[in-house]
Amino acid sequence: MENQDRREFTFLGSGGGGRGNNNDFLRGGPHTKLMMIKEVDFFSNSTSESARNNNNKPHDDELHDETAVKDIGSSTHQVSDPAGVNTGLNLHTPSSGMLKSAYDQEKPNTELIRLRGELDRLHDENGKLRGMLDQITKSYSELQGQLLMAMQKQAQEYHQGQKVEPSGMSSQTIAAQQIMDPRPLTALDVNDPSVSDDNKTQELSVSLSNTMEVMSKERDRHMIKVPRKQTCTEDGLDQSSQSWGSPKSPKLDEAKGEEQAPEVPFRKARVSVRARSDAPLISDGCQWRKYGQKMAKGNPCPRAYYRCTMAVGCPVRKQVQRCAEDKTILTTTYEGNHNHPLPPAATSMANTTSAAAAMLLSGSTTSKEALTSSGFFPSSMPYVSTMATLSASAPFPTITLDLTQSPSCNPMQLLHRIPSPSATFPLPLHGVPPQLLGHPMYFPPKLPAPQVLGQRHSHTSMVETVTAAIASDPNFTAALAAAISTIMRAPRSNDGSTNPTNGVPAGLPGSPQLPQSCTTFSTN
DNA sequence: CGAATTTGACCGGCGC
DNA sequence: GCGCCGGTCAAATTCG
Repeated sequence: MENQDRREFTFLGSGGGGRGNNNDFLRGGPHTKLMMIKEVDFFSNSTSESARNNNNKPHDDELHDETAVKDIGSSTHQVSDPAGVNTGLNLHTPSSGMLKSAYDQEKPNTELIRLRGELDRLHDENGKLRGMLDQITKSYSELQGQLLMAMQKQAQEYHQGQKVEPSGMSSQTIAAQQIMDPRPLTALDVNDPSVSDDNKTQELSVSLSNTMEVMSKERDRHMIKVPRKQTCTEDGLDQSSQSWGSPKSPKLDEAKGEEQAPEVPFRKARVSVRARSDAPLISDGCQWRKYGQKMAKGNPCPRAYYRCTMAVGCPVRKQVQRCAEDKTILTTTYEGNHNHPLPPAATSMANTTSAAAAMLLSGSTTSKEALTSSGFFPSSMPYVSTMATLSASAPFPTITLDLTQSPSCNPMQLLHRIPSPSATFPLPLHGVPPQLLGHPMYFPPKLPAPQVLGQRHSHTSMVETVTAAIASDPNFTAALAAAISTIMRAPRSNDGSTNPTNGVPAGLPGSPQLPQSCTTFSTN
């Protein structure tokens, strides 16, 4: 209960776990406790007795005890009553005295035998589970390989197709689908449109997370094959990887040692969320532990560093910093992919960042060239410049979702501020295109759960709104992908800015008001 | 007293 | 090579 309370408290944004991640895990909850009780029950009668008084004791204990009595009864050939309850009446039979002593002597033995049998059974079960795990791992590896091949093939085909097909909305849609569709071979089942209840939604988000990891792994493999320094973009990605995966960190070193752990490759893109908040943190449903704070250059406000502590070794980190110009604006930069299931309150933000990061990374590898070399940027560019900021001046790709322009935080107002490039443009919360219902990036927009209070509620609302917008709007994703590709492809000058005259197809609406090399989408 | 935060030190990357 | 800067670590401190 105390643990629960603490968890609840930290969920509201007051910070992460203990000094060590292992402690975080062990502090964790009923699961750990249950396992411990089970072990005690199997190996120690006396402890089992004491554990029985524990309120948290699982019902298994009583069942075991009951069956133990039954076993004893059968092994001593005593007859229990028809209901299967040993009433002790057998003690009054003519040989009751002998039987009683035999009972007393045999009780430990039979108990031991029973426990051994139970142990054997558990061993068998364990073996079966191991086998299943091996099989799943094998399938996973196979799927990864297939996915990689499929993605490469798609990119090639699309590239060829673009040389024939003129630019336009159709190509835009295709390109967007290529960028946005990570699921040719995995997680197909979870995209069933019929999946709609809350539990399924949770599973869905988890599966997306896993899918993303598959993607990231494949991308990483792909990038390994590509000669380094081939493009400035990939160079930049490598840098970002270095900068976030601290070579000093023992944990990350271990992860790297394990044949490029899945989370490492994904730590290449950042997703920033700008929102107005007086609170020091925006509640995003995750548990965070603050591990550092620094004064960043050019900003009087310190930058705080947080690490996700919801699972051991979760690679997700975030930076929180107030805007120098407007201190009511809080910029939260997420990086990495959660390696654990998320609570419902956290899935929206995680999905948003995952989707944005996936788009960044997708654009940087397979589809980038296809998109940028084919006049992909049509008249939708004005729409592009309404939602997010994409920075190429940083050594790593960063996408910023700007939620500060929606003071009322009314989802519909926010959506209405999005200029629609076409009359058929669907409102994300209402008209979800059928093809998106099965899309891995699409999550049925769930309106904010009452998990946060006051201002935080409104920010969660905004987050979910943006998530819904990103997830459900093919035009936005396509346009965003286009913008990302532009930035990625455009060569950088020495000061880190892109050259607008190079690498951007003619006729592309620029971003005249952009600072430096940013293509800007803003919410107003 | 344990958990969470603070903060100075340290490290690597990068530009000059 | 040196200094700056961003990011991380971990001992010290604070908090509940």
